[in-house]
Amino acid sequence: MTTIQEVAKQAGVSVATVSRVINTPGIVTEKTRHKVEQVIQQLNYEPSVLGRNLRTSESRLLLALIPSISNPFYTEIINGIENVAIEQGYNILLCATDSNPNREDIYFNLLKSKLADGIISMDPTVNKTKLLELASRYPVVQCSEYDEDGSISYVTINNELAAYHAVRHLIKIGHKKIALINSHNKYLYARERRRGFEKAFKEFDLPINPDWIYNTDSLGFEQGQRAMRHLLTVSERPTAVFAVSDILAIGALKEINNNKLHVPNDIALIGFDKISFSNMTHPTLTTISQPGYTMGSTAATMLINKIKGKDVQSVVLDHELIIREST
Amino acid sequence: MTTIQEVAKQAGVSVATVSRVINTPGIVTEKTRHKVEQVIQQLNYEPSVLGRNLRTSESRLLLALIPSISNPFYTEIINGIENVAIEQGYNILLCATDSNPNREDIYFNLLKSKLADGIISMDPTVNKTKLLELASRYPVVQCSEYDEDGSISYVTINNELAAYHAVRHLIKIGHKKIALINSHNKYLYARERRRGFEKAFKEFDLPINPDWIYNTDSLGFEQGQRAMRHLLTVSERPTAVFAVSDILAIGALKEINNNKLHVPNDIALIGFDKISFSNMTHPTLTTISQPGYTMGSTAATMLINKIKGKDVQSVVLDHELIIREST
DNA sequence: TAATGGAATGTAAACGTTTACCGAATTGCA
DNA sequence: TGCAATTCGGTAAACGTTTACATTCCATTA
Repeated sequence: MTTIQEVAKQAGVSVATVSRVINTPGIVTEKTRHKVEQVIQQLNYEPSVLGRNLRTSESRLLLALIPSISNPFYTEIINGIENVAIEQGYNILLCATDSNPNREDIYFNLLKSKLADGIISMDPTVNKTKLLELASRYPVVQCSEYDEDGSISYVTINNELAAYHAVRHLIKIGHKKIALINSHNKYLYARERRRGFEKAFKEFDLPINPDWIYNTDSLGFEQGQRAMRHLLTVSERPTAVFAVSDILAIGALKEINNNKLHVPNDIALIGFDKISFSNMTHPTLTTISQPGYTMGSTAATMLINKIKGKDVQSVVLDHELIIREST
Repeated sequence: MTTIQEVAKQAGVSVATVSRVINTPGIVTEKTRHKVEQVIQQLNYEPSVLGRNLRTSESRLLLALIPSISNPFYTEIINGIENVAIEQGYNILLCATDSNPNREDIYFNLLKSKLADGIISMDPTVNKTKLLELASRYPVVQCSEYDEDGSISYVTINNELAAYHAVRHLIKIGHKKIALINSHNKYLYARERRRGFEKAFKEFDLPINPDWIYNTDSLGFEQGQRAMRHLLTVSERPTAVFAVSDILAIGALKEINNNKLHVPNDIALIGFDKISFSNMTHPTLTTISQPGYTMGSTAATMLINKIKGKDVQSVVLDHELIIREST
């Protein structure tokens, strides 16, 4: 490792001058700058990020907290975050908690110990108390899932409205018996989407059969299958299903196929998230598209502003109904 | 931020003692240790990773280089890496290059500037020259894709044998006209899998029709569709298809379905990687399972050993043929 | 020519640790 | 009780930067 001292010595100037050449353009004489730059080239010197970080007490590292790396919903968001981050000279540390509180602690500690400058939480299973505590002392923004009491800024979509649009679409194409495969009600988005579901029923004066509402404890493929298996047994079988995630919907689709029923003729199906696989199924899946890339880039911009001490406003972005073959 | 000085002052000891309490268990008297620990609790002090890193000149950060975060093949590998890393007190920085050389440079620089201790490259599109140069000065291991001339240690599977097993399976269930949807021949694994494909044909004395071999330039769903669209037009239509990735296979499946053909009755289909979605299609996909988790954990162990200056051996792991509904 | 002022550069402290080295305190033993 | 041996703890340097402050240099002006 070449250090700034060696460069300084070699160039016959002080370390301060070398540092200035690197960090403060225009403050150093053309002639000296030239010499210094030449030596830097020659020794191919790179400033030690470690030293710099210690001195400036920032790490230029952003934490992105997701529940699991295998959930494709987050890939677009991450892309958005990453692009903004890199553009602004930050790197991102992708942290999958796998709903393990220990993992969460490890990542929170990175922030506390200044190894990271800020955190974007996208994990619905996050410990809200800890997150609030953290947010009171460090830069934190929430993306997608957020906290109702609103002290942490967030970027999200209007889940209630999105669910309402999904169900309204089903009603408009003639369905009256519509099931909801929801996740656990402890999640805010689950409660909001349920409200949207109910709102659409109310608006069209349709009765809701409680049998049509199924809650799963997670968003996996198997949970979708299980939910659908149940829904196929209820006395008044639904003719359409709204699942709050594409993976759940794909699970449901598999189960419908297994029972020799046809989508959309026997049962129409609509998902949520527009993950890339929703376009690869047969039939392709109608779904609600969240603006993943924009959510990510917005969240990253917000976080960086927060780090720089600016005030930031929470943002609610628009969703979009993507009508495909399954409805 | 509480610093080690404040703790020392509060506890009435020197900073050295505090540091020892934290880092060298058993070297400090029960009594002083107690007092120090108490103060640490009280001020809830956490050592600054920045300071420590500067002093020890290590960052305990590992880079995992993947082509794209949206490729589910890597999720299991990442899990394996992450678990080993955390267990050994390292964190991992997940780096998606998106085949952008600039990104690559940024990540390589993290290593050069000591912000990361080592790198696991899983990106087939990586610049081989740069990687070799990097590996000569820093800890690097390759996972899944590797360099033939062998100066960088790697963990991988036997691609030729795996492809051979896939094709042999198709031959054994009666197929003679088998197509190969391969990626670009510039990738080592593509050449190896092709060799395995040919080996099976040779062993069973079957002729290969060049029309049955289709090369794509990337591993996407659309490429799979396009490949299949082509294969359905060739004069001697194949009755089975071996695709070198599940996503390609899922694309092919979609195209077969679109043409009202049936899998496996009209065309049998086999993929590669056993991504989670290969189990969600209708029909479920026969595929070759790479031991992703083990590959990841092995690679991480190798890298950490390398960082610690130990010698490491390259590893070739076993694959497995997963027979499901598509064959 | 000498004084003045502003620009360019240098000096040294600081960031928060770890650790080699050394001195102080404690223990065990005669 | 006194001494050696051992253990424990303190002092201070080092890691590689950035930056406030001090100094030097040079050009300008009287």
